[in-house]
Amino acid sequence: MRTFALYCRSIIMEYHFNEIERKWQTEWRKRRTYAVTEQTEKAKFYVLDMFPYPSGAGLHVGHPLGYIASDIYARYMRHKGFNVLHPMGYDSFGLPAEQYAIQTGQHPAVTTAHNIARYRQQLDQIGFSYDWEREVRTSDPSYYKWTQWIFGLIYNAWYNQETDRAEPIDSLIAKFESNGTYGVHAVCDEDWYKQMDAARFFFGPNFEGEFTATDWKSMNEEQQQLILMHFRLAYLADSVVNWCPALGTVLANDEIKDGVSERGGHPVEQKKMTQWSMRIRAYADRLLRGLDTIEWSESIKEVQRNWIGKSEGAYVEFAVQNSSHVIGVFTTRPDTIFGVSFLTLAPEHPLVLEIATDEQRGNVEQYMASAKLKTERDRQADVKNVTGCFTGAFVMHPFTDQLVPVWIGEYVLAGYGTGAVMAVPAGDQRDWDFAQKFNLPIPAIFEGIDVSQKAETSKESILAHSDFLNGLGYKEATKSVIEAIEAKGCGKGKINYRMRDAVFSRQRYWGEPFPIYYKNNIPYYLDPRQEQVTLPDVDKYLPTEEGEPPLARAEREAWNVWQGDRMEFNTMPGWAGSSWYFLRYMDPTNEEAFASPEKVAYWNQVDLYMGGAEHGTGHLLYSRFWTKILFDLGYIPFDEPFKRMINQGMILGRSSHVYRIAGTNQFVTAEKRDQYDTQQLYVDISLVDNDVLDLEGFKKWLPEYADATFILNDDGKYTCTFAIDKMSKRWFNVANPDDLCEKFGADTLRMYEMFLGPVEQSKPWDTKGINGVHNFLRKLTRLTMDKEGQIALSDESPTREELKVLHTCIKRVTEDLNRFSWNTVVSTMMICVNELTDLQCNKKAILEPLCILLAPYAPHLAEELWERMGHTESICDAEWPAWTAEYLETDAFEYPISLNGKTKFFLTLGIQLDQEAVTAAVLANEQTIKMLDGKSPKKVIVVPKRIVNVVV
RNA sequence: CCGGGUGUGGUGAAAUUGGUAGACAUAUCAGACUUAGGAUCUGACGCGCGAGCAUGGGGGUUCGAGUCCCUCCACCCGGACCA
Repeated sequence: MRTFALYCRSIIMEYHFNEIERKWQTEWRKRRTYAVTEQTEKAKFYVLDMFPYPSGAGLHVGHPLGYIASDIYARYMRHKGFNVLHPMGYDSFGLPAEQYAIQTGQHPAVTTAHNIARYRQQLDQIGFSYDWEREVRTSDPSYYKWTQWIFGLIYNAWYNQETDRAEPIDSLIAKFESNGTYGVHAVCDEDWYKQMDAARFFFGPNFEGEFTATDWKSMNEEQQQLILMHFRLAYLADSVVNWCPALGTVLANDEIKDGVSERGGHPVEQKKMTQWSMRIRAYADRLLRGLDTIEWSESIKEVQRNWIGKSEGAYVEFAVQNSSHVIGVFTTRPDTIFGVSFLTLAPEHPLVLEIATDEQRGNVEQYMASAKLKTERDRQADVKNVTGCFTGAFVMHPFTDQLVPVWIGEYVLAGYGTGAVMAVPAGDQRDWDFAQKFNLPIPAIFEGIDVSQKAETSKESILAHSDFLNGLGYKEATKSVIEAIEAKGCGKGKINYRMRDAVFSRQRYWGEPFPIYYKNNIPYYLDPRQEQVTLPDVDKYLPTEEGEPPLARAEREAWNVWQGDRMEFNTMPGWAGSSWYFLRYMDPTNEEAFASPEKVAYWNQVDLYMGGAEHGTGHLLYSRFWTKILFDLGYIPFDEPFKRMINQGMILGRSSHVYRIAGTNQFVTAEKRDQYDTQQLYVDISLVDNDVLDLEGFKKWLPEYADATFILNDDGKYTCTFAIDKMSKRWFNVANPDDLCEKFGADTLRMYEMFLGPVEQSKPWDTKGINGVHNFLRKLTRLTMDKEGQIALSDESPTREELKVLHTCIKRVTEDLNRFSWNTVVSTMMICVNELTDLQCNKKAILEPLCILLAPYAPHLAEELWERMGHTESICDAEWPAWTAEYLETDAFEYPISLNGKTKFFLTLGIQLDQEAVTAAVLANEQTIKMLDGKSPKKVIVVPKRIVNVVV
């Protein structure tokens, strides 16, 4: 009987997290606790997570780390009285669903819907405060209708450098109609006029991109459209693209890592194709300057700065001897122009074959062919191996009129600057290496600097042998040489950007179809507000035999819209839908606009954006770009999307190894593995506790281990070794949130993920400490209950000591949350509960505010206790408690007394004592006298309520 | 090679402006209560017998440095022939 009673009691006293969590998740949904509306009288706060791609693998414990942190912050801001927008959705177009479709024939929409359902279930059990009524999916036609519409805006816009913003294309057309190109300062393809098909125009060979209003008006529509295409911010152009044959698509620069595709690691080659691009270069400088206005980590800002790659210098032209050609180069060191001893062109430079002499042509062609054979990756790996070839041609130095030989070399990249460099061996190490290898002169151009061993690359030196630049430093020389170059008409000062325009079309099925059709090969935009092009069904998700994108397989009847000769068969890249999704959350069901202007004005910028740092040059750059366009065109009142961003670290897996003796089914413990010839095998982490293997579980795990035998260590245990890897099924080290929610509850999981350490840090997942957090929640529960498990709170007024404990906690939790220190909040609350337990405090006046502090972290338990305390409203709307400074005060402070900065003993003194009184009290103390040992103190430093330091 | 970051007990980590280094957990050990415990409670736990020494190494500024400055080392992430 007694045993049974005890058993019952322990059950009652248990913290029934499963029951509580299920109850409140249902209740919240029923009450629409997290639905949010625009309330203009209330201050808003927008907390956003990077929405996930719903992969088939589901969530592992690493994914929710950022979601939990942002959820805590969102709940905290709600308690503080803000109207908080905290939405979630899915970036549901993408490659994996398509590849699965290719393999199985399953429509990607089906796979995607299935995966989303699984994600939703996993997210729900963690208890997030998302307003699911605002969910978006990028693959939903009602969403991508507006992605298409924004594409249309960009397509129908140009960049006016006079106003430094994008404008509707109509304003450019108006300029052409009234004054032709006169007074037009647009960002457009450089030398666009050279690309024009002369046969279609009446322009002569000397056409340099200028025409009159009369010219414009005499053009037919086709000709006008062809010209406008060079000015549009979304444009169709023949460009050299990164083509991935294995994936059958082009890739953007940020989708390539080490010369292979980021997804799948397939080789990538350069190929000339007609593709849609976005003129992001027009925004290079604004994207750079905007970084100074937002609170992002320095590292991610730096990544963007490098990607944009602004460099200032000059564009200089060199005339080719006995030829009408000129070679333009970009240099950041025009001041070293008198040190030019040769020019180097990239092997792909268009003039190479034009200028090569007959004697050299054979060599040049051979060199070009060998360079072409190398992949981008080989070329990068082979940096130290200097190669090159003389073209036989010479150019004239603009100042000395000396003849300078023209070489080609792999170290010059076709895609940067003009694809040609003026080589100054004295001032650039690569040029120096090249000169050294091919016995080219290395003229000395710096005062007192020997350049026979290496180049002088610092900008500190004074110029010599440089005509009018002699005696000048880098800065003055650069200024003066640019003036001279401009006066001579052979160049100009120039700012160059490394960033390329972004290729915007993909030869894939599972993406947004373009709102574009073609007539006579001229593209025309279809406004999706009138007629939306949706994805047609296809029989297969592969490119056609002719290499056309999968959409070309769709029968004409399969398209809901068909106009002109044909539709656009490319689809948009993954970053299209994710570049503006944060705006759609503001007004997700609007059918008239991407979002109403009032709602956009109210919710405004994202105040806190949480997500991984791996999108630095992709999503985060593109969404800034689109935001600026929407701002320029007057659709939104801000030009940076994410005011503050925090990048959560990656959670790595801790995988465990066992050692099998070669050729047997016997396993040896880690301590003794050196004595045998062993093979290391991965073992499922659920079978390992604290590096000790569960032998029975191991035998049952896989059939091949059923009759395994073991050599144990001296304690009779089998010890495993471990390694830190990415979480993957391969290593059996995936920890998923479902199991943990089942075993410990969502509240414990939430708190534990925060307790692990600073969110921004990457760390291995380890469940060692999870019991500590779980016990904390149980301990807190116990404070509120009597032995029968009933809520038992006292209405007595709290003691001063209890108030001090509570208010210290309020202060620290509030301050820590304000500085996004999620991890220290957990220990602060633990300290508070430990102290209240020692005080045996069960007073409502103390526990009620504590409950609110807990609510952002452990919303289910907090809600349950709140209800048991007699509240009928959700704790989510409870006002955040304020701390009272008076309660934090004590009348005495235990001063550490130190001698020359080393703590020796402690002395408790009243806090009302001033510095002199403290000094007197300390010097009079017998321990001080003993410490001084007869020496007289030089001075005594007193920092009130901190420390006393006696200096001798 | 360049840029960003990190370096503190067996482990995860605290220490907001320079002011008692190691809070809070976890692991381990010892003990209590139990038929039992992944429960609860008590205690020990950086190194050293000690005076002392300790925040990657060395130097500096300061009454006082994990924190600021210089320099070197290690690791992680990112970029890399960008003219």
